[in-house]
Amino acid sequence: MNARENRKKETVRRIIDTAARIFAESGYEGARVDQIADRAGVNKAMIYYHIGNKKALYTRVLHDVLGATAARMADNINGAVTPVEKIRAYILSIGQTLEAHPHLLHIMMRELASGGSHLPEIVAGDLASIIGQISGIIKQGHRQGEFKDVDPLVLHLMVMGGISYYKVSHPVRLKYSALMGEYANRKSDENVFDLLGKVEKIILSALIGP
Amino acid sequence: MNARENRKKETVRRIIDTAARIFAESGYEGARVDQIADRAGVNKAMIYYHIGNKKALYTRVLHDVLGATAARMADNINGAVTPVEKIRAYILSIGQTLEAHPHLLHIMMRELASGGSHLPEIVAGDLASIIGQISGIIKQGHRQGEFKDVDPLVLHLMVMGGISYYKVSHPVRLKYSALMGEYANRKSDENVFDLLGKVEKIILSALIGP
Amino acid sequence: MNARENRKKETVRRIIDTAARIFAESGYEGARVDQIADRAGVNKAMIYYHIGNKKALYTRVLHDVLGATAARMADNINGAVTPVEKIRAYILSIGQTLEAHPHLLHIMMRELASGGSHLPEIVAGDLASIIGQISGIIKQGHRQGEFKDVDPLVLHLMVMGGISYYKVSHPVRLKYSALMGEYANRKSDENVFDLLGKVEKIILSALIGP
Amino acid sequence: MNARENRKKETVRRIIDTAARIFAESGYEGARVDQIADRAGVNKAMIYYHIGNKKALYTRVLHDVLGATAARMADNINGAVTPVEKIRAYILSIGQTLEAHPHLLHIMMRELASGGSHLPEIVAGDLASIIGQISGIIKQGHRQGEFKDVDPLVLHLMVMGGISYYKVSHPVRLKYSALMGEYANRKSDENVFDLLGKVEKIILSALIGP
DNA sequence: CATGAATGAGTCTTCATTCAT
DNA sequence: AATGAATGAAGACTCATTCAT
Repeated sequence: MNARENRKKETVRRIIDTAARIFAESGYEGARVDQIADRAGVNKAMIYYHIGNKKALYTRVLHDVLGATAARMADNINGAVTPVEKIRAYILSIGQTLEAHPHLLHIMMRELASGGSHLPEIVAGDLASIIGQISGIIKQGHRQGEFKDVDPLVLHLMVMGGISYYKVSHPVRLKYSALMGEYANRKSDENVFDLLGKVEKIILSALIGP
Repeated sequence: MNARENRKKETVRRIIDTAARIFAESGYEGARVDQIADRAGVNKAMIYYHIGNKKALYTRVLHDVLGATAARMADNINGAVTPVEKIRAYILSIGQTLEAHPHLLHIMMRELASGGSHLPEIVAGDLASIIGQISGIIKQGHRQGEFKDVDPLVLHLMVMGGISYYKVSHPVRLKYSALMGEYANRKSDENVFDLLGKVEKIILSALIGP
Repeated sequence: MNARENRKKETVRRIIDTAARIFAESGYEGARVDQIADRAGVNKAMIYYHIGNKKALYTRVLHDVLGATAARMADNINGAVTPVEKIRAYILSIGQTLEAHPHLLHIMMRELASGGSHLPEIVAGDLASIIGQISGIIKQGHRQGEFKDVDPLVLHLMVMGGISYYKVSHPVRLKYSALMGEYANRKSDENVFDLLGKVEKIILSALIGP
Repeated sequence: MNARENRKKETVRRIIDTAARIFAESGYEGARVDQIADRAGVNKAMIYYHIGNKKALYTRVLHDVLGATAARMADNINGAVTPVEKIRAYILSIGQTLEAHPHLLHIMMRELASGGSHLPEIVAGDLASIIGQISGIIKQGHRQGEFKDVDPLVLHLMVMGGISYYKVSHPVRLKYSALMGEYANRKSDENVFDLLGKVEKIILSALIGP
């Protein structure tokens, strides 16, 4: 019946997942289509048959996750009532994505570092939607007298950049643990939500203070 | 004699500078030796003659640019007295460094994204020293009853990550300005100290609040 | 039963016809099995099931299209009486054949260009018979004092080559009509018999002149 | 000094010559860049270094010859005085090209057969220039009362098509010499100018007759 | 020191063909 | 008979690196 459909979905899933890992490890230019096919255990031509080409594969990897993130974030935020709850929902949504898709961070960092040279437009749209949402929360909170007037883009990029740098710096800190002392390995490195709690605290302090 | 040596130094300098720019733009894998030679205005074989190979060129670029960076940071921070002034000095020195070495950000971001595989140990030491200093500032402020108890590593990485993401996202935001709306191009993109002011405000609010 | 056989025949017919068109357009190497299947509206595997492989498909196309061609030519020519009438019949029958099998020209031209490597012997026999006939006409006309002594092979190949080049050059002339000026598109391109009239005039002038 | 230049010219010459032969044998699609490089005895990358890509190589092969032909034809024709002499110069120019570049014919035949799908515009310009020249001769001859009113395009294509088919059919006629009888192998097959003489005779008869 | 030609090992992509259902 | 997924062997093109002058 749909044994064929299942086989197809399974193949595509394996391709996308493997691609995410390899794009994260090596970047767009460094990733080899051959290697993705090998590690995914599929014939290289299948990537072209099912997805199209390397660029389309990259787009698919990013958009699958970021599109879903933007949508889920909208849901979470709409489910919350007060501005503070909405901020928590925003940070939670980011946390959920990072937990489920640990490779995304690396890919996005490289993407930013190269000036978005491989960033597909549809993914830029996903990012814009996320920025729009945090901006909406802050503006509303400000109108209601609960939040200070904080630049939403700076705040969002501090959240994303902070989390990214924290997670991504972990192997570096471990490698040089002699130099890093108490900062080499910590609870927040294992448990994302511990990290998110700290970020949330900083953010809310910055938004709410006198 | 000296003229010849000067010519050599000049050639090497042009190679390194151009390589820094191109590695920042395109990453290690994306950079083309041909392109570096062309833009540096030297024959490609000269790169191999003077430096060795692509990897050696990359190492050289990193080392040159990161070696000069760390020292300056400690100086500025130690010149301040109160905890709040020290926080300001800390943020200011980050800004100065980024102003002086605009390509550092991109290269460091990629390095982190790839797990710091190429990062020399000296530079790891510089990073540890910076973290130690911000940590000292916060702990002192906390003891003096001026600061809340905030995780210094998280805070530092939010500052670095936020600034990095902000600066580095600028071309992406510009490229997709239709999607980004009011966030495409802003005052803080031209003037680093405007950005630093916003970051400082967020950080101090988070540290000082009730 | 018969319905199933009909369906099969219909499928095979569609494959052959489409293949003829595409081989004519693109040549053997340029033709894509995928494209043939798509345009024929059949599944690609059906081509392999019914026919075998790409080479067998090509052979089948050639054989089908050339088998029917030769016979008709002899008939028409033998129905005429005087040498001049026979020349006219000869040229007319070439025209009729080209009208009926528009793809023949392209396939034959390529075959000739590649040294006739795929040309089946039967077809070579057909070609020889045609040359024999035009030769007979000219020799007879010469004996009767009506025609000059002209090399029949050269004349025949000028007729065939002229008509082929003319018809086949039409799309090229159209494509570059800016360069071709008045020669891009003309009456003889739409109406084969207009072209045949001009050829006939040239041929008869050459045969009859003083 | 210009040992390097010589080496370069020699390499390029070998590439172009080999490419001409292989494009003639196998057509544009059938030709393999690897094979061209191998048979030319150069590294494959040299083709891309010196010429650009497969298409540029094809263009170069055709335009080198046809551009020179159009130019030489103009010279030859200008050197002749009467219309009849100009026709002879036109046919002679074609003969010279075919003698010097025996592969051109096959390439052009395939090109026409595929509707000019790979024909570079600059080469179409060369062809247009040739047609313009024969057209000029006939029109002038007609004005001077020496020539009949013959369609120049038909005439030119009969000349080119006739010569092409004649030369190109030679291997086919040889292969089936049993069927072809006296037409299998003849003096005009060895000596182009014998063939040209016959063509010229037919053409002039057609132009001059009553 | 400097140059431009040369090299060989990839890299992405395509395509004829086969397999499982 | 029919379909869509799968395969492996090329094919065009690139790029870090080296050589000859």
